[in-house]
Amino acid sequence: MKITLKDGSVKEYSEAKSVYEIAQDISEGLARVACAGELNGEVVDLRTTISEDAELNIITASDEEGLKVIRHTAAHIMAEAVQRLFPDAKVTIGPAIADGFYYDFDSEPFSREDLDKIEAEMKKIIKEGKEIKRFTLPREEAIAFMKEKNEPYKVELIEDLPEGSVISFYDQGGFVDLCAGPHLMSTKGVKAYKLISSSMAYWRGDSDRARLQRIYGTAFNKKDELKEHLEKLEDAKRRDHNKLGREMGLFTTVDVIGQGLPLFTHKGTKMIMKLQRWIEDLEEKEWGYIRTRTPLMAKSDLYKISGHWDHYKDGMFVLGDEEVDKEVFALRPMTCPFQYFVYKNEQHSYRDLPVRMGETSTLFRAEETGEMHGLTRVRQFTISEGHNVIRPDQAEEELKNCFDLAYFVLSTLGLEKDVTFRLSKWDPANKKKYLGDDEYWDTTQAALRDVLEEKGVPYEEAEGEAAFYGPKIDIQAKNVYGKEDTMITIQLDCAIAENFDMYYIDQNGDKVRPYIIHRTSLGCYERTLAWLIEKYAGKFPTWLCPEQVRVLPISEKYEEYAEQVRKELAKAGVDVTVDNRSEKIGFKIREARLAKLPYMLVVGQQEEADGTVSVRSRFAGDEGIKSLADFISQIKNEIDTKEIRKEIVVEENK
RNA sequence: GCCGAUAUGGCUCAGUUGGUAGAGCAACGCAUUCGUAAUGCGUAGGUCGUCGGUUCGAGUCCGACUAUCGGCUCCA
Repeated sequence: MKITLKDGSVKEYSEAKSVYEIAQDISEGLARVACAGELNGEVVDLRTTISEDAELNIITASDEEGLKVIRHTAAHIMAEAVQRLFPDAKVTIGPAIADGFYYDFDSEPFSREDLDKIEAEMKKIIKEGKEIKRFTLPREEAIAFMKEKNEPYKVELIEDLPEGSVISFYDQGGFVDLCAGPHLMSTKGVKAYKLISSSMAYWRGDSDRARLQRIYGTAFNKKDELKEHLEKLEDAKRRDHNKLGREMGLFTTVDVIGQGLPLFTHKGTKMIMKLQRWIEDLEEKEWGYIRTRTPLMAKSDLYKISGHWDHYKDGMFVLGDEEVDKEVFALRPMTCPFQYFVYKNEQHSYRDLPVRMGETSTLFRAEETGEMHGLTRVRQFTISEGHNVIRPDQAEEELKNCFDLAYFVLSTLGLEKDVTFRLSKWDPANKKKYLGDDEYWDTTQAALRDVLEEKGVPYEEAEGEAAFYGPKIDIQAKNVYGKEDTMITIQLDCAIAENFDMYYIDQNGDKVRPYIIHRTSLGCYERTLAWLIEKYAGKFPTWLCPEQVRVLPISEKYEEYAEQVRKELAKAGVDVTVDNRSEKIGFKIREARLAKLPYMLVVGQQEEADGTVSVRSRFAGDEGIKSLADFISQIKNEIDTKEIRKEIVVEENK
């Protein structure tokens, strides 16, 4: 018989072989290389015997699919362990996910001690080396089977499958789970695993339905891969902006001030100030933006026009009570209508467009108590907001401008490789949520797609992610734990001008509705700062550092010279301090290193005599003795060009 | 909003079966005046997140609230 493999190669055998034997053969006998097989496009057990010509796709442990199989098998083993230890626990679902797997149980909450016990029980099950066998039942029998086992969630899952379908199960020596597969042949195939955490989740993600206990775990092909992954998680914890940002003294929170309301210290403020000044100048001087400054609150009437009062009142901080007070205000959750009224303040000719309005805009959103997180999800934040009012014929070019500006900002910060692009579309199945008709959405979405295509960036399209008034290009980034947030958004809106009666005068003297682009260049400052902390693990590019240089006199005798150096640098616009405590130089260097400062200038007798500084940097270690003038021009250049100097790796004494 | 965990001096943490709080670092003082990742000695600092309860007595037990963390849900 002839076996055609996925890569097109053909193997010939004179006698019947199992999938597993063939896998061993093509992989030169590497045990456990095969996780599952697809025979003529159907998932099969590795024991399946092949006796005639067939197409075979072997899923191996080293590829992504194989890793999923290992993790999914680990999830089943965990489920068995949980039911051995907690017989009342009901199983629900347990898929493989990006970095591991989870399984949801209807059960009492699990403690860390419980997880350790479950992990130990898993070890036993793996040691027992139980065979995992696939079998199928017709739908009705499958339902009866799970009813018999008293697993109501499984029954519900099967009932949701269409009439007449055949349901597959996997049996690992007594423990049977509803599952599409594939799985490993034996429980002993899972060799490197770890239970990470437990938390709550809702049955089918619906908060009105049963509360389940989810256990997260991970599994890898090899032990050292697991070890590497766990070390990565530890490293992620060290970079976590919420921890590192507080440790470095960039921000803090105070219980009596409230959740989601971070306080920035002088260091955090300095960083945000630098970003803000840069963006404002950039937009105004190089990209043709005018600046606005509009109120942080408005009467409820404004939000009634914009539609927010009806749709998003729960998300706003409302000041006053409509039943009692004559005037009711709300803190603004967005800037759009405010800038629209700036536009409407004067009449515009078609020649004036685009009118690009930028504002460093503070917004307030009444996020629910459990939703706040560090600097990435807060109730008050400041965004590099802007609305560009354009003629319809300018849409394509202006969208590209917005994209280019955002991309320039990202690449200046060194973040352009860490993002993914998303075309956020409406949900045609839920048209009530949106303004406009099919044609409107087809046209606007196509316009954004053209921009992404022309810019040549990889992107994915996501339905149901659009704003109610139009589609968006979202630039997404992941935090150290892999959770994704929108950093930058560019939205095309051809609908809202109508609601606010915005117009311009065209060649014929007629009033015409403009289009509006809602956009941000850097996103919101809090979130961007969080991202920078995690990206650079606190070792920011020099221009962004709140303290760029620290002068370290060898002893108090050289304080005067140190002060002179400080003044010269400060005059050149460098953020510089002097450490004139009566400590030894080694101690001062250690502290400056731990504070992640880019530059230290050691000054003593020799430097004072020659008018020089001994430069030590995060980037190159000891950079040697330089004249003060040389160092100033070097660092000024680095700051002005926003250079991101490469770090050297130095062992840090902890 | 929901589930779970946590909350001790500026920071990191210890505090046995309830008997009125300890350490290291930091701060401050004194000495030292030092050449590239921790100089020595000393001093001060907390009523244990907040409020209430149980008890002769609570950091330690119970309850409520607040905040932080991990998730869920949500994210105009």
